[in-house]
Amino acid sequence: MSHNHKKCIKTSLEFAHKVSQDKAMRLTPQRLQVLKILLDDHKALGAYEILERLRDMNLASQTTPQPPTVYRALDFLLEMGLVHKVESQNSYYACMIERSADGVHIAQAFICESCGAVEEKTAEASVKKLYEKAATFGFEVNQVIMECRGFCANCQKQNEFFYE
Amino acid sequence: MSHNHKKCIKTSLEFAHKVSQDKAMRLTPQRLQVLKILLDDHKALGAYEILERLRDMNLASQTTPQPPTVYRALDFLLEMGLVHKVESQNSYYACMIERSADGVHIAQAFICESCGAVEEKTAEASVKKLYEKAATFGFEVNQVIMECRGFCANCQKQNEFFYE
DNA sequence: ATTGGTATGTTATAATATAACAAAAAGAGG
DNA sequence: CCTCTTTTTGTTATATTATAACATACCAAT
Repeated sequence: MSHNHKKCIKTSLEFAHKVSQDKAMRLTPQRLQVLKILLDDHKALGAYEILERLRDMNLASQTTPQPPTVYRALDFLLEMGLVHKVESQNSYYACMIERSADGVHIAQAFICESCGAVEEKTAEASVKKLYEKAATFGFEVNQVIMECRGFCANCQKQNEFFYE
Repeated sequence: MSHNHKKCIKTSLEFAHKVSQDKAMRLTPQRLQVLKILLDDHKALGAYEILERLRDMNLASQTTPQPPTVYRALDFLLEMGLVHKVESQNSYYACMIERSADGVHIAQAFICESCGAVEEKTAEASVKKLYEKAATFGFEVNQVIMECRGFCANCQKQNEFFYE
């Protein structure tokens, strides 16, 4: 899965700035810092992993970031649709789907249990089905969570010897 | 959603006994107790809620159940496919889908954010699609999580006055 | 400048889950 | 029945994830 990662980060950041302007919400330095940490690779990180990196980045500062700092930034980024949570492992990753500025989409995450990489897809067709199914018993949908755990192509290759 | 709840519990318990015999796994009194707590209503309960109820049920006993007791029972019941976890709220509910003795199916949970009720459906068609999608980029699926959060028909009715 | 909302810093603690090890109980084989 | 092995349970402590509560600082619009 080779892609131009620098460009992909740049695009995401530009999008993030645009969305926050459109929505009149403030993408403050701290929030931006957390987003950048998550953009650094296509992996989901736990809140305390993010905290560690945040601390590493702010050694010069007078203050040491604390858990609420991370959770607040994550709340903001989740709200903006810039980050998604992997509910099945309490971790967070930057949204990489190209999307319009209204922003929030339903993510379908494919999480590699070996390397932690997250491949993200949109799930429009499946979500439509789900809404239809919900309607049959009068259920009003607020949020859809779709996660798929397994092994990415890369890790399968690396572990071929297990099956030889 | 009226149904014969006693019968539904009875069926589930019979099924549980059968499955554990088929798989040569032990549905011990403790595990059964946890299953019964979850069968008591069609709600997802947190591990510590289960613990409380377990304690209430065992006041006479010399020992007071501790968290590992609950988590061990849950691990067993999850493994057997008798219980599912709601990943988006760290809670657990008894599987109510009629199923063959090979047991494990992919659950699609519709969770009411007002009353906590869980409506469970099978998700075969969606899961098939998901596998196909995964195959397109060489992803090997181990586990699928599909959760739908919102309001059940009943709670919508009760809250109609909000919208008047 | 004052004020009202938003964001941050800080401390403490709640809620969820597991590690580690000892003791007891249950099945397997003689 | 007895012994060995495996599985289950009891117990204590602690790890991990997340939030409450309150004080302070910042920012933007009058």
